[in-house]
This record gives sequence, structure tokens and C-alpha cells, in this order.
Amino acid sequence: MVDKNRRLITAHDVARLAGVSQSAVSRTYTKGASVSPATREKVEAAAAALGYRPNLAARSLITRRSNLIAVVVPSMANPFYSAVLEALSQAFELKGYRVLLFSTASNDDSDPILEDVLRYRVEAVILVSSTLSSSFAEECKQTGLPVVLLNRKNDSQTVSSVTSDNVEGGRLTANFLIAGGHQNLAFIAGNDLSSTSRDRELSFTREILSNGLPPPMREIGNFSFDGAIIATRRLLAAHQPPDGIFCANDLMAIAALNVATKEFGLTPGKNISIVGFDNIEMARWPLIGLTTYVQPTMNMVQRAVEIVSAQLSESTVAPTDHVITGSLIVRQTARLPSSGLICVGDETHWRDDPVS
Amino acid sequence: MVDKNRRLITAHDVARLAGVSQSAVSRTYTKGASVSPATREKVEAAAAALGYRPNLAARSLITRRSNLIAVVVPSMANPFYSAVLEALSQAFELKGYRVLLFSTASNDDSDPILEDVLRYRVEAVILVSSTLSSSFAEECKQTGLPVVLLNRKNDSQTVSSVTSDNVEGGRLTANFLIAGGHQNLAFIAGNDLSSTSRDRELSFTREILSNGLPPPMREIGNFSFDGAIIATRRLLAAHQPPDGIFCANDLMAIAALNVATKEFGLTPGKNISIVGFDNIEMARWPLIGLTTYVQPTMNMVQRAVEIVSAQLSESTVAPTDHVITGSLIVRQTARLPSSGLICVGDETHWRDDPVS
DNA sequence: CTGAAAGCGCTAACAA
DNA sequence: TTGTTAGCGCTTTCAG
Repeated sequence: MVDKNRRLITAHDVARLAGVSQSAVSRTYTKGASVSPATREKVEAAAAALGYRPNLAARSLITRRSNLIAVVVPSMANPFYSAVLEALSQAFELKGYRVLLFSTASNDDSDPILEDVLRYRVEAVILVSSTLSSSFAEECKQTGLPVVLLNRKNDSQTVSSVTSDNVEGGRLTANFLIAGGHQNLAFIAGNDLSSTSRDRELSFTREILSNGLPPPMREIGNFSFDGAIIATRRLLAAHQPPDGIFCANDLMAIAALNVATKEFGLTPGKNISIVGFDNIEMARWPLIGLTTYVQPTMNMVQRAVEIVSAQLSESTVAPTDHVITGSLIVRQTARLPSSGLICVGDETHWRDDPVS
Repeated sequence: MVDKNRRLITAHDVARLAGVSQSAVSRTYTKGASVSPATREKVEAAAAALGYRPNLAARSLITRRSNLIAVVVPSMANPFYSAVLEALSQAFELKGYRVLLFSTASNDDSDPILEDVLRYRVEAVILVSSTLSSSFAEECKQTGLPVVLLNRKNDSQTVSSVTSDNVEGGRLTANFLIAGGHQNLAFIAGNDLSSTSRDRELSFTREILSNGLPPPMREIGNFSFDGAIIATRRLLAAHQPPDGIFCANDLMAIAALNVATKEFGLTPGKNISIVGFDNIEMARWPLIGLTTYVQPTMNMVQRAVEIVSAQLSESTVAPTDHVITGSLIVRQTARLPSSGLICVGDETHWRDDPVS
């Protein structure tokens, strides 16, 4: 890969050794180009001898394609995000792209990220649950760069988004808890700015009110474990504590579970019910057994990749909000309703209308 | 960023608008170049008007620096890896590098990864707990590319590695369990090939034997939650089940905890002790409260970055194995020894020799 | 300090 | 199918 002068091996070097032109070398590594088997063989032999690899930077200069996708994720402390990131990385690899990673954890200055995204000439940007200013997406979009928001809706209607059905999730969870006979419900929100948290909360609250129950109590947990610990303490220490808590994500629901069990001596599924949102790996740990609304990670990622692919081939794709349906998976942290439970393999789900 | 013909804005366009030469534009964006304030101002105005960003691919062609670091991680299902990845991403960003992500989950063919690592002309490769053939590292190294193994030792002595003190961790854990009065110990290994798992096991076993206790029972959990579920069942179903289990990582220890509690009705910390290795986020969840040997993620990542930096500036850095000391953090899953406990803030640690 | 000119390593017409 | 040629957008001498 390097010669005596520590210079990288180029197609020229290979050409010289193989006794062909430099273009022949190029063609050997360009799919769909016509090279005779004889030439290809000579080139490959020489390339192997020298340890040659085409320089993608040089290629991208002329093809205008970097094969790079920028993925911007918030703190990977939330297992939901790492699962999404892994799925994205794999899905894009299959399409011949590589992921350039941008982590926004402990880094509220999004400007250097925007700058690098643009300078690296990535072909598309996936903004996962972006807490970045929505101007970020706008600025990318203005340059003609395909952008898709994953797990967050766009304020403006200029970029595409993929979310799970937050509205349905909130509604279904409310009905589930109501069907389980709960009277005093509570919601632990992510934060007030998050569209996902808001959508989940609004439909949850609406359903509760339309069932003639009092409006749910409310705390903010900042989507974090520690934040939800505090929030839950406040909730359960109230003179009229809730008998059912819906959390905007699993991490917070698990925190609530810990507080309820360890600090208040409650027994989830008996005298307190806790429901989460995401279905992260840990939700299925027997010691957790969290009842939660499933965000279908794979489907969401798949859709995001499809959107990007479409935008990459045709430049005129209207931005759309894609909503992927999830489902409520029933484990042990919430009291069971008398009907509506459906067993699927080793999982139990709950439906409003158990027709199926 | 694009003109009417959807061509990208180049330094030339900026130069024309600013009424300066293209080199002047280049200099404006090259730190350490000499441009008069007047010129710089004109260039910046024109650049802003056109939305110009320097093309890093073109730059890298001439500077031979891509500012890219390849990070190869196995499944991010293990929170330890996502924590490491996030730390790496942040540490490298501070040094002006971006992370090109390679996930090897469900992808045992490492060849396309090697190929892309080389074609993208990344400046260094970090192999996290690589299960890739060790020839991968070799091949990179041969091209002069700095490589560091993180959380895995090298078989050959050609590339640098950073691990936590696996030997000390195994030894300390054995002594901790022995001091806690355990008689029948067991080890759940990752797999037989992993150097980290082996190092932990060997020193654990050695210490047990040298204390006159019977050799520990042994199962393989494949570093995974589900694998350790099976392994633990086998262990606890034996006619002489262990009273203390040491697991090669936290994910497996948590699985063991679940089985012991939920399936065998045991009470960790009372009639069974379980110790992990990593100290992932979840280990501190009250419902888990896992006693574990801490791998100091931040220090390990920091060291890895330092090694890369050193290799990037001087090409002649001898490969070294770096061992970062961790500590045993005591929570609730293991019976306490009568001495050696040290409180540090809200954490309790254990030492062999409580001098401190 | 500034502009002209020469490439970095590659792909893409174009002729042959 | 092949080689020749002209750049892709940038940095970097080198004169001025």
C-alpha cells in the first residue's frame, strides 16, 4: 500500500506493473465497465502484488458520490438509539454506503456538525431524535441534501420524517390502563419540546379525559434514567399518588419501576402499573418485565433507508411524514385488563378491538 | 451550495464573486496560511453568499489526510460497546477527526470492511473487542495504518492494544468471593477465543486454587444475555450448584441474576453471589444492583486516542499493550466480606489490601 | 500577501 | 475492448 517513499500506491503504479493503461486499472474497479478477462487478470495480479486499493476520495471527486451517510444521534446512553444506529449501519452497508457518525451528546453546538456534514459531501443525513435546532435540517435541505428525521417530526414541512405511531401508542396505552381498572393516571414526559413526547402525551390525555377520568398528573424526566427517578419520586410522594404511570420512553419507565419497587415498596402489576415506550432490550429482562409500546426499530430504519434511496435517485420527492405502527406488548409491570390480550409466540400483546 | 445546474459551489466560484484568485479562497480556509484581513473578508462574504464549503475529499487528495478514523465495533446490543463508541466519537471530534463506523454484527465476512477501511484512506483504525480474524489488524498494519485494539489483546505483537486489567480483575474477584465465604465458585466465560475472557478466567481460577478451594465450574455464555441464561440454568441445576458466579461481562451477569432470582428463587447477596465485569449503566439500576469489576471506559478510550495520536505524528512507535487498572464496585448481588470495603462517595469498593 | 500553475488519484468521454 | 485526454476541487510551490 505504500512504496519506499511512503507514497500510496496509485492506479498508475498498478498500470505500469501490469503493462496496461491507467484507465484499464480504473475500469477493473468500476462495475459495469468493459475490460477483457485478460486485462482484468493482469491488473488484479499487479494490484495484489502492490496492495493497491482505489482511493475513494479521488473517485468521489469525479463521480460526485461519496457513499457516505451522516447519522446524527443523541446520547447512546439510551439503548434505543444504539439499536437504531446499528440497524442503520447495517441497512446502509447493504446498499453500499458507510455511516459517518455524529454524536451530539454533551455537545449542544451543532454548528461544527453541520459544517462537517456538508464538507464531507455525505449523500444524505439521518437525524435520529434530533434535539438540534430544526434549522439544521433546513440548512441541509437547502443544499439539496436528502434529510430524514428518525423518531422526531419536523416542525416545518420541508423534510421527511419517520416516527412510530405516537398518537396511537398514547391512545392505546390509556385504554389499556383504563381497561385494567386504573383511576389515577400520570405521565412522565421527555421534555416539552419533543414532538414524540408531546404526541404520546396528548393522545394519552385525550383518551383519559374522554373516558371521564381526571386529567393525568405530569412530571418531566428529560428522557433520562436519573431524571425519571426524581420525577417518579414526586409522583409517588403526592398525597394522592397515581395508580398507573405512562412514561415517554423505556429508560424512564424502568427508572419509575425502580423507584416504585425499591423506594416505595410497591408491587408493579399489583398496586401500581408502569408502561413504557420503545421496547428496548432490557424491557424483556425478567427482572424488569416492562409492559411497553413497541417502536418497531427495524421497520422504521428500513423506511428511512427507503426514503433516502428514493431521494437519491429522483431529486423531486415530496417530503412526507411516515408513521410506522407499533403494538403494546404486555409483560409484568401493569395490571392486566380482563380482555383484549393476545398471545403471539412467547409474547402477549393487547388490542383495543380484539378482532384480529 | 448548488447553482442552477446542480453543480456544487467551488472555490473558483467564490473567487470569481470575491474578485480574488482561487488560491486566496483556499488560503482563507487553510489554517496557518497568510491572507490579508481584507481578502479574507471578501472571500468570506462571497462564500456566505454562495453557501460555499470546502470539499474535504479534494483536500484530502492533496494533503493525504482524510480526518477519518475507522471504528469497528461488534454488536451494539452490549451497552459497554455503545458507551465506548460514544466516548471514542467524542474524543476524536475534539482532535478534529470524525468516526467512520463499521459494525460487525451479523456479518462475519470482514473482508468488505477491510477493503473499505483502506479505500476511504482512514488515518487509523480502532478495533473494539474485535472478533475479526487477527489478520485484519495485520493487514492494516502492513499498509502503515495505525491500529489499536480496544478491549482485546493482540496475539501477535505487532499492534498496540488497550485493555483493562483483566488479570487483576479475575484475581480480585476471586479473593472477594473467597473473603465472602464462598466455597463453590463458577465462571461463565465469553468464549474460548477471547483474550479478555481467558485472562479473567485464568487469574480467577488460579487464585481459587491457590486458596485451596476446588476448581470453579465453568460454562460458556457467548458474551450474550441469552447465552448466559442457558449457562446459568445448567450451573444452578447441578446437584452441587455454585454459591458464587463470576461472569466475563455484565450482560451475562445480569442474565445470571435473572435466572437465579426468577427461576431458582434464590436471593443474590444471600444464598447466591453474582459478580460481573464492565460496569455498564444498567449495573447501577437498583433492581439490578450488580457487583462488578469496573472497566474504566473513559480512561481506556483516552489512552487509545493517545496511542493513535502518537502514531499519527511519529511513524515509529513501538506497539505496546496498555493495561488500565479498574476496581471492584460492590453493590447488592454478592455477599459482603467482613473487611476490605471502602466507601467512595455513594459507591462502595473492595480492596484486597485495604491500605489506601 | 497574492496569483499562476502544477498536480493529488481518479473517472469519463472520445477515438482508435 | 483499449489508450489518450481532460478535468473533479483542492493545496502548494513559486514568482512577483
